[in-house]
Amino acid sequence: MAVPDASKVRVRIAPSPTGFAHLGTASTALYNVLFARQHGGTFALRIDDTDLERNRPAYEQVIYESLHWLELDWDEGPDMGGPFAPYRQSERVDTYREHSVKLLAEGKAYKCYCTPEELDAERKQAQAEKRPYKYSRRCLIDPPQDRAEFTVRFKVPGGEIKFPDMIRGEMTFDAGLIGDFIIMKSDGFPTYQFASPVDDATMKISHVIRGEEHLSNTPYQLMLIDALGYERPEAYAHMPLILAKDGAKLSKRKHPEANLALYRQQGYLPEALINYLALLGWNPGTAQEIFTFEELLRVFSFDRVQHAGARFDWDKLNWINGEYIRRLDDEELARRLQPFLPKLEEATIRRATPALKTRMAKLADAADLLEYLWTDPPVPPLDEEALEFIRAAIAALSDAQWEPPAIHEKLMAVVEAAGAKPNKVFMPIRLAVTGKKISPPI
RNA sequence: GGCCCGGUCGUCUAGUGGACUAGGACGCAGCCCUUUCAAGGCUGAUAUCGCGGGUUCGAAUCCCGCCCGGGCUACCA
Repeated sequence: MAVPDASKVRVRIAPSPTGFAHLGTASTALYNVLFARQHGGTFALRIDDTDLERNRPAYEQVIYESLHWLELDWDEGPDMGGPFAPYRQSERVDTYREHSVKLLAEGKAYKCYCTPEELDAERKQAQAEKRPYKYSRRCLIDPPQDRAEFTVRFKVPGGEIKFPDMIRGEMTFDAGLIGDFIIMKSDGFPTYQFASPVDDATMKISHVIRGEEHLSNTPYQLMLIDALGYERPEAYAHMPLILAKDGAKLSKRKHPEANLALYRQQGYLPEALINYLALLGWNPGTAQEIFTFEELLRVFSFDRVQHAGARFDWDKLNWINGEYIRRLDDEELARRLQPFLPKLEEATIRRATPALKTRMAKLADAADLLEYLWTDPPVPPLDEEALEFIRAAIAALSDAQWEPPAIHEKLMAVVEAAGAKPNKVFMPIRLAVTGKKISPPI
């Protein structure tokens, strides 16, 4: 898709601080950053906090932390300001009010005094009669005189709404099917459907890159932008959704893997998560699967983005993470391992690192692998033969020099004397020493 | 219910009418290497391309119908 004026590229993400930072937010942020950097544009972070009930300021902080951890940094945002500040919707309420007053004055919107119960009844009736529901326009036609509390509804002009989507091509919606919808709630706050396009327009957003769940919201927002006399964004891009293993949309309640903080806690490398996210829903058309951010910048394009939702897969993520861990040099890996091994000294970690390297899918695995260094492993069930080997090993090592080559030599002598396969001898020893079948070399 | 977006191995995907006996990756199985495991190397199994009709000499690829999944249709975002 051509970008007419590259220098004017402005994109944004607009997460809501209503819970932990969501995996989907990272994914959307990644595609926005990629697009912005490819075109020398600007990436803004906007906080959509118009839902008074569910917002928590602490969650805003969590979003910042997760995004910074992934190095998905923004150029403008609530924490750093910018030419279109403020970037928190709760601080832009005056702007929305002015815009709704304008629409009201021009007869493009009207006050609605219906109660939620009345609206509910209308909707249920339509459903019972099996006809598509649209608001009846009762308050436009015959507004009640005895009520004070109201919402503001947009008078949907209808007609055909077309817009370009960089992933799906030219989209067309019939606005005749859309009923008059609420743009200002009775608490004086805007709905998402209103705040979002007003912000996009006033912040001069050129390309709206977001999740597919917003595809059918686009005509609503475009009608509003038109009605307000603003210029429309040049294009949209609706990314395929990230699905849970069961095929449902990733939800904060049901799917722990939606929680970005989890990946950091478990020791996924941010660059590996980015890599995995890039591959979920997009592919370069070549066999390459491991990409640095710079490489992504070079090869990413929206025309190779998948149209169908993609299921999240731990196995693949673990593999990619392992690839990244193995590519780290020992020094760097040891440094990153430290927070995961609080019980061990730096020098010990450094010594263990090479053996750990090929055995970890994520950094938190290191603690399991080395647990025997600070807690005694449970006594494994061993048969008489195995115990015999262990006794022999103890005897052999009693006068050994405590260095790997010497130890190895002594143990091999035991193997030899027993006339058994190395595995027969080493496995019991491993179990006795580490309590695990998988461990660094003895 | 209406509108919209989708549907290729278990999963992520390649594929845009003939080179497809449908390719790769993860996962899985086996072998090799190895003091175990892991890593690495090699080999292998797994897809009637959602279903049914067309069009065509030829269809995963084009057309129609259906089915299934998801999204929107909220004073959530």
